[in-house]
Amino acid sequence: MSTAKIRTRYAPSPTGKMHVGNLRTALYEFLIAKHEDGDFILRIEDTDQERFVEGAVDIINRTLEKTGLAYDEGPDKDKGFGPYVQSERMATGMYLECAKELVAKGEAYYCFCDKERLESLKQEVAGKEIVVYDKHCLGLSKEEVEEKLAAGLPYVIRQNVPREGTTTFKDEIYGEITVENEELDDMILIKSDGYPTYNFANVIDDHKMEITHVVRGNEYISSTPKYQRLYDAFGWESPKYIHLPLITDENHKKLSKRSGHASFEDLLEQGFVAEAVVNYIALLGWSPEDNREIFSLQELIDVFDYHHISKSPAVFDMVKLKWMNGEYLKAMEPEKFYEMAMPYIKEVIKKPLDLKKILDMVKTRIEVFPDIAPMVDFFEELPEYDVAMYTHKKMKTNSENSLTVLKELLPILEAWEDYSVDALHDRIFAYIEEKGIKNGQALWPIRTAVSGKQMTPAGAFEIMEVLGKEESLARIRKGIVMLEAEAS
RNA sequence: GGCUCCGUGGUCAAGCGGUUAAGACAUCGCCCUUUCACGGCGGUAACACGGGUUCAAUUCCCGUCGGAGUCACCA
Repeated sequence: MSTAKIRTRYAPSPTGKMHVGNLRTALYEFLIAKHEDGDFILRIEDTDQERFVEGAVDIINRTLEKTGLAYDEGPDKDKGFGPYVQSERMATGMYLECAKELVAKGEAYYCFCDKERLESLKQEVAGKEIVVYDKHCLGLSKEEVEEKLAAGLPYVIRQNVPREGTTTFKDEIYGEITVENEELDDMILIKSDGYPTYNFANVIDDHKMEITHVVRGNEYISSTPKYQRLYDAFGWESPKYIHLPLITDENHKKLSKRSGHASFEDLLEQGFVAEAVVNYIALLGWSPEDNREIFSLQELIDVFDYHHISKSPAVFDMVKLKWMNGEYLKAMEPEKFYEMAMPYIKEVIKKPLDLKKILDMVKTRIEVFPDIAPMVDFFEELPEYDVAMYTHKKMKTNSENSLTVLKELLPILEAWEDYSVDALHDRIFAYIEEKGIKNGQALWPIRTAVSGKQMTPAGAFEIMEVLGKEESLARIRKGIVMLEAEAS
């Protein structure tokens, strides 16, 4: 038993985007399996035809691929446990067969109640509508059931939970959880359209696919006793349950697609890199033994121990994600960075400037790619700026001495041909020394004139090198004009 | 509302009966720097509350309060 290979599964329903909560579940399932050299399986739970969204399966596949969560078995990788899509499994009649087995055992029963009757069972508690089925059809005799079935009446099959006693299951994180059977509703196993509900298919498939560790969000904890009863009814050994603490928004509410919380692909669009997102969510609900925070996927596999998963919910913090993304950007190979950042810089810079040089300036200063544009737009065109920017207390500059410096430097720079950083540095520092002024008194006005910005991703020389002689001089002249206008 | 779970700084999160209660993000300050950033250094900031148990509770038990999840022919 202890030597049995771990098998986990990611079982999403293709109903739209994949938010970070779903992704984190997939990640942990992957890590739990891979840490012990087990198998990670993808199973598509498309039993709800109404909510099925075209293209959602593609999103799942793309996301798994971009994050590196490669599955060992899945719809296109049958290792003998297929099919891996529930609608295809349903076609084999297996779910109905299993349900009938339970009916025969008295653990389930046919129910013919219509919508109206169910509606009448509704009650409102604390502003919420809740329905508890009253076992009405459990009282039907075998003959009555046969009769209705023969008449072709629509039916569902419900689980039969006794009103007495308790049900207990053990979760690897939360420990033993016991509930009164009275609290358990007779949930529907087979829907009137013949499809199994998630609740049923899930148990059947996990068993048939020999899943050893069922990993899922903590919102399933309250229905797990019902699943446990199903395993018991079939006489199957239940898997280990690992319920994961919820990931919440800043208001401590569960993340959901419906309220439009960021999906993985949304985050990529916002300029995050996949590795950073994976790294960040790995740390939401789990922590390593040491204080390390930056992990590659392989490193996570190596150190991930699910016993360190925490019980309390975690707030998804965009600010920290951004910080982490920045760390990934700083550490990124230059070539890869150029490739990924290029589209963002091209949005604001159309002139034939040395974009790579500009990207180098920006690489260690941004957290997400969209930070680039506002930082470098001045290269494209000198922005309108206030002369007051020439006045800087700490640099000991004001419009008067700035004007002097710029006017003195202009002819020097006009005569200067080499606009490389080093050459510019040497020439201008020679001027500074000659005049006996502070570095900042010359450099501040130049940087201001040449960028028109309070803050820039690099110093005056770097900016001038990229801009080139002509444009640099034009900007300095413009500065002189502005300062002269100010003086008069 | 019933049931279930959770409760260490603003956030993530160590801790698992005896600690000056780590670390990270954020925030604040200082240093460095031609600005900003980066980097370095430092500061502010937490065991929800009340009872037990114990020589000793953040740690164990109970209760209170607070928060969340769930109560579909959705997953």
